[in-house]
Amino acid sequence: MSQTRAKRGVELGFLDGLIGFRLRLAQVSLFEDFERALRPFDITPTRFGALVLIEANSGLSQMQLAKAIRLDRSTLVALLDHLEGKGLVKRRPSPTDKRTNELVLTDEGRKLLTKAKRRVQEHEKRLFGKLSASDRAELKRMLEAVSTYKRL
Amino acid sequence: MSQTRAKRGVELGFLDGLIGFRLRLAQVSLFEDFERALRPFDITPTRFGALVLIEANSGLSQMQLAKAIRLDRSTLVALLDHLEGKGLVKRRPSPTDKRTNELVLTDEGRKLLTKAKRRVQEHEKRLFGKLSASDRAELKRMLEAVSTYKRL
DNA sequence: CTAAAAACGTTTGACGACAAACAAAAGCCG
DNA sequence: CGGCTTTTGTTTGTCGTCAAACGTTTTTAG
Repeated sequence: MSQTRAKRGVELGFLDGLIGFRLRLAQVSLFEDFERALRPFDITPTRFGALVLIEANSGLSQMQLAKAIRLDRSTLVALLDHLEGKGLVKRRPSPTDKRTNELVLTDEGRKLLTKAKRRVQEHEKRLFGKLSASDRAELKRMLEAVSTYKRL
Repeated sequence: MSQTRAKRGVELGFLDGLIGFRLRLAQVSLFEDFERALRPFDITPTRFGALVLIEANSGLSQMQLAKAIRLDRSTLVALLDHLEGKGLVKRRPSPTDKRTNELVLTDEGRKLLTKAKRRVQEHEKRLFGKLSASDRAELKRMLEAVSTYKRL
């Protein structure tokens, strides 16, 4: 019995019925593929999200960005330091509120993001291409429902 | 325009079409709720996964466990140190292969796991309860497809 | 049978994430 | 106004994770 484990594989037991477990496995695969696809750009999923959000909401504050990608604001500090260090993003002190920075993409940031988007598009196709268009829509809808569940 | 951002919310831009982004958000919510529900037991999703797998495959090795939950074997060392320190798991040197340990649950581990399972069941219901049974089956199926995608 | 290669568990180092504490600025309200 | 509270960005500490290097043991090849 025990010696056949290698052949038969490990039993999932209680985990087998849990969607949460499958969700985690899916995300591990997703991250793996994303990382490999975007390695030349030194872009992780989180960094990519930040860049896209800054592009789509030029001038937004760090808090607004943090909330939108569900990241702690303290985490964002190092992330922006990195992107700013690579010349992709700029922190511009807000003229109206001296506490906040306005985040904007540099020209170089925009240029890199354009290329990165193509890679991400391919990446999504690799991971979800097997699913039909309606399946993908369903999946997206359900994931949204999960992340907007009400606490009690 | 910019001053209405707080009201209208942040635009997702390119992120809006990405399933990967939704997947990440869903997992943030999932982890949040799981953590809150299992806090009294000091059990995280990963630890829970390890306990369940050891229960369902008593005597398996660290490598087998690491692969099954897709965790680096080095990560597992500290995790098992923790569980062993709390008296939930035991590392037993394999009699047939002196390189490996056989992982087994202690009586206390089994007892705690029984209680934890109930909490996790409730947690899953909270997160996925809104979805119909067939929706949940679909979701699970699709997530499996994603995590078993072939690297080209 | 023996030398080379691979597997296993561990240690160490790097990195990304959260949480708590802080100073500065803005908002609130008597 | 003028003081208290809240918000914002940052620093520091902790934790979970991966990757690389290492010693021990097993497996494989010649």
